[in-house]
Amino acid sequence: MSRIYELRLITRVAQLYHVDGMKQAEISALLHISQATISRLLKRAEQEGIVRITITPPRGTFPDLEAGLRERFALTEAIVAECYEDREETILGAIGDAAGHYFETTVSDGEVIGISSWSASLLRMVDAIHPLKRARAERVVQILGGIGNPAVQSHATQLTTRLATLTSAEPMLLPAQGVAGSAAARLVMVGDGYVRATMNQFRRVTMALIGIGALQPSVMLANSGNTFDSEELHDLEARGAVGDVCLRFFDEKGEAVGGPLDERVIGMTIDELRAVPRVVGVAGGERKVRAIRAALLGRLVDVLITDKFTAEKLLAQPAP
Amino acid sequence: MSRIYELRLITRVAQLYHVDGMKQAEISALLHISQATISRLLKRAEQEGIVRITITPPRGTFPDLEAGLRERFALTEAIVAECYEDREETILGAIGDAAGHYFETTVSDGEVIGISSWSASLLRMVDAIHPLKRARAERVVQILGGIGNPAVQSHATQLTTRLATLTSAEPMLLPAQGVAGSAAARLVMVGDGYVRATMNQFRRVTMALIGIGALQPSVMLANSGNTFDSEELHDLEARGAVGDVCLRFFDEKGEAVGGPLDERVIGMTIDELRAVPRVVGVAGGERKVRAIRAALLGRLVDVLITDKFTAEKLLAQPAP
DNA sequence: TACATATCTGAATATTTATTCAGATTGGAC
DNA sequence: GTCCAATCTGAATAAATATTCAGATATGTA
Repeated sequence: MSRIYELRLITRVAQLYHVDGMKQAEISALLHISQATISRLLKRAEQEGIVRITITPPRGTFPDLEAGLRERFALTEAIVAECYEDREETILGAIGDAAGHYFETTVSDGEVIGISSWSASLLRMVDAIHPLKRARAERVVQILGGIGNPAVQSHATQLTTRLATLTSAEPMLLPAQGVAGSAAARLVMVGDGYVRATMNQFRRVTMALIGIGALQPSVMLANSGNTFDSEELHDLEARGAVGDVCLRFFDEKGEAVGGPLDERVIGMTIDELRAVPRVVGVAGGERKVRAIRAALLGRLVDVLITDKFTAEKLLAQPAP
Repeated sequence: MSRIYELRLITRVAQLYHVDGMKQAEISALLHISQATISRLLKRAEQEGIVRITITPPRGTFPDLEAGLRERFALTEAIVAECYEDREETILGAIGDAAGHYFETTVSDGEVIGISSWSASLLRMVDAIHPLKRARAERVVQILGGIGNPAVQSHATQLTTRLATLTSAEPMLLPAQGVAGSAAARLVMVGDGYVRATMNQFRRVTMALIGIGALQPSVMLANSGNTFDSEELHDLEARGAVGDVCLRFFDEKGEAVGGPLDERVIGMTIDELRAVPRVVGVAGGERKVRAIRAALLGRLVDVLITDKFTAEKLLAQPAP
């Protein structure tokens, strides 16, 4: 009989709580109703639809795209950055800044950070990070060999050392090529004490920062010399490769294609990467969409940081 | 530089909290941000207008009228009941039910309840109260003499005894007329042991339930014989009286008019009423609007229970 | 009617959230 | 550059809120 009175009471309590900002205990005293009941009435207020909470995303944020990415690809987190034109250079700036902010606000004390080399996105990210936030990482581990053409070499090494400086962490470089000339040459390099020491840290990495590469190497990577001849690329393509992380190639489904090249790469393997608690992929751009989608399908990353154009493209194709 | 990233983060946190129903500690773990910061971000979300809370009053509730009454007349609480037609009988039913529900849900253990007699509203209220809620009042005190014409007598006494039964409280009746024939007659009655015992409880009353009367007596009151002749009524009118509570008359501003009649009434005085922590007035109807407004202006009640027609009329006239 | 089951309450308490605090950092003012 | 006030952070903790519990009461069922 008293449903309408109850609804009135719920409405009144909701107003006092949400609009007037009163504490439940104050409302309890004012209305002569126990605090427990006030709490229950407030819960009812939401169930009855008397109180509704609306979230208005600010311009330049894309919760729907992010939710779409998280759901479609089972991501822990997706960050979609605003971006004014669909050009590679513009996108790099956008996702670099976004990744920098993500890193700053979510790195915890004592983390062991793994960072790939030869990634323009990561380079932009590190540029965007402010010097010294209060969080101090334990160490920054380079997870892909960084030696190459001296003209672009500095990029690879600086990525690790600058990030280490910014986080007051110990840098652990991987003084070796990304791709050795042969499996035998790789074994020689891996025999080096510094290289071994760094590689021994791989399993301690708590957060890995990686780019995602298309099969066609980026300009930077091509310039570095850590690349493959057209025969090798054709071989990879023939075996279904569509992209790579840390020069480990995977197919349309994100599954490793393996092959002889794997024996020449000095860096984290895909299995080692999967063992890292938080893998953050930073990538965007028309050229890379196919590779990124594959990496997501293969669950190679937990967190994706990208731009709105790439996000739309990743979601445009119906779920497999 | 990072305002947009912060807004994105705030939006994300707000979604996880308000939409997905996650705890701050869970969000903290998911996003690698401390719980303290999550709490601060949620506060910012409201300040920034990203999260908005809307209250939709159900049909048949009148938060605006209630707020208007509370503000205009400095009431602790106002309850406006839905009512389908502006007729006295219909209104009585509406406010009686509403008052019954109010009483049931807000009476606490151990209260001393004062209740006036000769009020049709209170009669309806008591009829609406369900037998025995778990709250048990200590006692129910009749605060206005209830003896009169035997034909309607039962109403007055039953009001007290029924309410006492419903609340498992001890009834304390006031076995005297509401209006004695003379000041001397009143003194005789007040000398009675029972009468004194009950009147001694007046200052212990924690909640008083009262009707509000227009100058022109109601049918029930007129029938009871506890009333005045036209000469007395004219005298009251001449002195500005517009209504009464417990047969204590007040003017347009709610101030007591006093006079010889006061010496003949057996019941709580206005000063005694003002000393009661919670005075609940139950009244409505065209005929009484002027009296109710005056009682409110005089701060004679803390809580008003009325109907939507009366509420609108009380608010229609601009604030004094 | 009697019984079992589902609901309801307030007090006590567990859980969750907001704030205080101390330590750093930032951004001016000079 | 150097200093100072303002701001920011996470850990600890105070405060607020939700839930458990026990006791009663409604409600449905035989």
